[in-house]
Amino acid sequence: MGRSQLDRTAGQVPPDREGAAPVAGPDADDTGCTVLHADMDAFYAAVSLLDHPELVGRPVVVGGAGTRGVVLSATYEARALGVHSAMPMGRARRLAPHAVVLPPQHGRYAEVSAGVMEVFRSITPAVEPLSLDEAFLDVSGALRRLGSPREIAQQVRRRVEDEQGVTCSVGVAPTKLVAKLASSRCKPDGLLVVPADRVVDYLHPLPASALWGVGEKTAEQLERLGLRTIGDIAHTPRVTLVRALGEAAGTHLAALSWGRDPRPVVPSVAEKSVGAEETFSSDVDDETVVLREVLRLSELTTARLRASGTVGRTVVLKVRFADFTTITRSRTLDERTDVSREVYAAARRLWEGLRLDRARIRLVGVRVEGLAPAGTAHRQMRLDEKDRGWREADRAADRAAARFGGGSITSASLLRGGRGDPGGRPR
DNA sequence: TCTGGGGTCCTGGTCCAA
DNA sequence: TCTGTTGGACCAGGACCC
Repeated sequence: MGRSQLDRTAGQVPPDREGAAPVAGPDADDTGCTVLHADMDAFYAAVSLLDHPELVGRPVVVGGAGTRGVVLSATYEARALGVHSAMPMGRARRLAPHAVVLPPQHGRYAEVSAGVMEVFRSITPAVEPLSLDEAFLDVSGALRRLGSPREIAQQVRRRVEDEQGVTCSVGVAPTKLVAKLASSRCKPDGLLVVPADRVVDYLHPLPASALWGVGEKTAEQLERLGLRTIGDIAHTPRVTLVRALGEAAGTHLAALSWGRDPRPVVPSVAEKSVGAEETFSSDVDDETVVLREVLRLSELTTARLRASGTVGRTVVLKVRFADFTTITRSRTLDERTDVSREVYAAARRLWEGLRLDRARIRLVGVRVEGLAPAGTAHRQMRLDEKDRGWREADRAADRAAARFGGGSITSASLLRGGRGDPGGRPR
């Protein structure tokens, strides 16, 4: 998508994508619209094309190559054929048999994302990343230096494309919710300003599912109440919404439906949990295989805890059975930890507590919650302290991984019957 | 059709102590 | 001593997001 489209859509709603009368035009008043939501267009696919320029213009799908993968991202040429993210790969292949399938390159995405976030931060320090490919920017402190919100949004788009080679769409509005909706409705490669005094006009014709927090289940609930648009929600008593959806969601939606969204742009949000999970390439009923995976995931999770300088207190084991039912079991430890053997021991006890008899397991996961900075979590040394060796072993593994690459040191039990184990080790 | 992986937040139940 | 209430911590599950 080139610069011509950037100019075409700048500051206006593309008429073919907006059913209602446009509430924003080229001369839309952007006074007070200091929240920008920048969303990269088909980010993972776009990054993959940077390394495969010969595929530009062709349908390309990024996703797992295994039998159980889903679509991570697809170019707009593939989307035109009905492919979308989170779709099972098998279905995507049927819809777009001639599409090129590329494996995910997570390291590359992180690299380009870091470059994009740098561009954002050079414009304003108030950048709140939501994921690798989108962020909120509060530009209220940059107006004098860089111009109006719309001019700043144009600079953001131009610089991201020039410096990182990928395009983004930017929503400009007085609040986060509206800015996010605006960016999603001017994709791809667009810019949309929703003036402060037109927010309600803009919101009310949109479907209820456009609201942040309304997914499939909530939309069904609302549908049962006859509520299909944001305007319908706005004209429903709050108590009715609370009765149907619960206190938090009901109150939240009632406010959002009138454009009330006081959440500020927060530059950094501390992580609350860290975890890893893995779907087996085929269902597993061998406890040894499951526990070997639980150990690997415990090591992966604690390595990430140590890398971020945090420790956690609650260990959560997640198990998904062959029929897709999913259960979790958790245990809060006496003290926070980042030691792989402690997390594994807790996860293993949770597994044993399930008392499963050759159940067919599709997925296992290990997560650690209740995080705190490692420095602030005081650790009580016990007389029977046995983990010192494990802690030092973890540190040594971290150093080896940093020097020789991840996985250079791992538990012996992960090597036994490891990669060559038929049906054993997950993908 | 057949459902990944990494997260956050909310709700409701249970237990325990004040 | 017993009973009822309340609130916090913990636990499990569900919905949602990208």
